[in-house]
Amino acid sequence: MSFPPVDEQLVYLKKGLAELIREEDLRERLKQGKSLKVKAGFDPTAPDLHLGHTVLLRKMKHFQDLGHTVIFVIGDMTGLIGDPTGRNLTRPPMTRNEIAANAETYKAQVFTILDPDKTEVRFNSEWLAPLKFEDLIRLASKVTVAQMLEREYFSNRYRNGLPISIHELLYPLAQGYDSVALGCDVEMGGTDQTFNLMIGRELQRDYGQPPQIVATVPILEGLDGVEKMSKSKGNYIGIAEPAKVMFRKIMGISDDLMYRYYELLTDMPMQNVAALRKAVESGEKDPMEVKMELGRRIAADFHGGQQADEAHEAFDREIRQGLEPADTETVPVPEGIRSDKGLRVDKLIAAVGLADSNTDANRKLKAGAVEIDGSVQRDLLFPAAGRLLVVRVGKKWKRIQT
RNA sequence: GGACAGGUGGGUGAGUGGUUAAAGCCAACAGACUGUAAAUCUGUCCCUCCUUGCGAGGUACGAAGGUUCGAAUCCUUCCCUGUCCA
Repeated sequence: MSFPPVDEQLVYLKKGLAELIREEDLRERLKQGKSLKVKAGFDPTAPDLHLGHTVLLRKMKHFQDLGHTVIFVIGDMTGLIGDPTGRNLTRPPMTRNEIAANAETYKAQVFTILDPDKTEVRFNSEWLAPLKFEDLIRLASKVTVAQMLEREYFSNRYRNGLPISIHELLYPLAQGYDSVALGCDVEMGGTDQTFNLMIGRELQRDYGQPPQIVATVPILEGLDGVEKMSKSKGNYIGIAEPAKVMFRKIMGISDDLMYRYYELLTDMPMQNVAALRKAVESGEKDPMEVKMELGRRIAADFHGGQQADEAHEAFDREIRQGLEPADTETVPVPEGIRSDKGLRVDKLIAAVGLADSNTDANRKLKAGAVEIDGSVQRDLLFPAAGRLLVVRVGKKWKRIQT
């Protein structure tokens, strides 16, 4: 297999990287003209990949484009620990069944971006599970407590009197050992992973291997524009979500954030992104149009152009014009809602999923958030009409067959 | 093992016997505004029931008991966390 010239490869790979440790090492490694082993690890904690992961996956894809091999490590063993990154609290350990189920979902989703032929999927239990206690002691002897406490998340927690369990300290070691076991040339991750990735370098040196190159990508801000995108914070767009949902979520981000998304989630060159921003600021372009284009691009990445266009149309219709979605679900009236006086609206919307509970439904009714057939419903009772009712509560719609 | 501090609603964090279903802030939800948003403003933000009312009842402040007319607030035991000592 032949590779493009080293300098060309470097330029391509460096685009959009947050940090590269060290560039010279990578150059050397590329000069050898072999297919590099590029690893990234994923915790099997979230059943869905989201756009935050795709920043990294895109970059891994770039290595593949150049002919290198990507090793996608599913941390089924480290998943038992839970990466302490970004957490103030110890994460509850997952069960093996949960991990297995999540890992399958990962495998199914990751190939929407990565090239399956150039990807190895490995589970780190493969080499971590056989380790004996003796091996663990040896491994743990390589790193000192002071080194561990250099890590911001540990030191913060330590300083603030928050608990740190011993097994959490094992996480970086285990991840680093993955690199040893696989003999990685490059390990990738988000910038928040830098510490863990550096431990891999240390360990490889200790085990007589050339230390891996560490390449980090920026952390993607979530939909709120402040915190990092994460499943647990709910500020994410999952790559398995319908085009329509993706589009709508993109439209919900702030104008400011959309340039960042253009930068990290599309292939648009940076100077074009900058030009776009300028055009909006000068009033030349409509920010909404620019944002819709972003939504269309992202939806198209995962669902194709046609679905992206449909998502665009649905947005126009449902949000801009406030019309009923084309795919509103039709449900029959549930039990116990009907009386001779009519339908109990509060119980109805709760039973049908438009409100969290009867109490919540009651509040929404009083707040004037309930609309039936286009007019605000404030009365508790609605005359049973023996026909189809179109009910809206906030942004949720249901058709109810009475 | 000992001493001390602490465990409050999705998150933070007040509250140390009585208008406390529990302040404030954040998130969330609804409404207004708007170019999608953001921002801003208003309201809501445990559950059930109905006669939908500034309604009635039931749960709730780590767990279980106890004291009291009355406890998140006091006592006991237990569980958990941190700090220091050993």
